[in-house]
Amino acid sequence: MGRAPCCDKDNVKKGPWSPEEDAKLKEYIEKYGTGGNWIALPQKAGLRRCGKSCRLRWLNYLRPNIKHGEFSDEEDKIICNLFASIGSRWSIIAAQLPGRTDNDIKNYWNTKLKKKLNQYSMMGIIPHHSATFSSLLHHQTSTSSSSPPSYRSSNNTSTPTYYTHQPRSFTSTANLESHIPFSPSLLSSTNTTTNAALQVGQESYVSQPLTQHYQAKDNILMFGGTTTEASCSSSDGSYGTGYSEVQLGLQNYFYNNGAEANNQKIMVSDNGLGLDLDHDQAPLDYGLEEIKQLISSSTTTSGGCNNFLFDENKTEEKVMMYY
DNA sequence: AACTGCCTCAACCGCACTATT
DNA sequence: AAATAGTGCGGTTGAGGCAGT
Repeated sequence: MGRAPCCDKDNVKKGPWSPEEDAKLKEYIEKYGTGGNWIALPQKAGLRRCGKSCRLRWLNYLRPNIKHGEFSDEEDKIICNLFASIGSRWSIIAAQLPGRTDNDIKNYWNTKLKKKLNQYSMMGIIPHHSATFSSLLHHQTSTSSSSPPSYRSSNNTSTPTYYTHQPRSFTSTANLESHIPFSPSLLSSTNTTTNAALQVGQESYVSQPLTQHYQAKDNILMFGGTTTEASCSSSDGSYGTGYSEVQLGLQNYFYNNGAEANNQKIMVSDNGLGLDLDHDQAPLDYGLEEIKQLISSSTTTSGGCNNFLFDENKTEEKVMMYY
């Protein structure tokens, strides 16, 4: 026996909301609030709607300060950046874009932004075969609810222990991405209040233990010094024109076998491991072989992934690991 | 004008998770 | 500890609008 439905399906109206319904809902919530109970709200407000439907309508359309219309370039960048790092976690992405809803961003990504990136790729601005591009465009979203995304798993026993590195101080504060504060605990725990909690600059995120890492998305582990550092920034902090434009959210992926981009060495081994070496802090110039060497000489952990620990003596900003 | 195909986006669905009893 | 209720999230759907023929 499954769980009881949240409302009497036969007695609720479905489909588009009428202006009258909108007005009723808005008036009621402005007057009484939600009362912390969406299920009971429609009846009290005199609406023949499911509570979930009311909630959705309020959050996505009626609540104050909702921003509709065109997304700015800046918003594009933030979305791409976050998508590359955490995947389709729209509510978290929405939390970084005031006035935008997760639904909005999801639709925007699926209908426009993805195509935009495709175009860039056609124009050769993004190497089509790059791991980054692939991850952005073909990020497999979990459709099977029977196997929930692993970032929700609160007791991931396969999560190995990692060492960490010296904290990094940012030399550029101009770019927002440098300061997007992902909290490891939030992203890896079962906490469902991430929207409310993930606010830029919120004090509670600073100074997390350096040993922390978080599972940003099914098959990616992300590391950072403090949580504000465990961001998805470009380590050179530059984007906006030319090549850097296409870096958008790509910075945390490593490709090109040592090819140079924006004065920054981006390197990757052939098994997908990579290092993002911050050129302004780490004058490292590793090639593929050296990376392999580094990997093989590092303390590694076991598990069903390409194991990797970075050299504690290095000052690289962060490391991502691909399963 | 009528038809067709494509696109957009509001809304729904089902599930995971938390809180409460 | 188990059952139930409520909430939030991400994926999917389909009605309506639009452009092209």
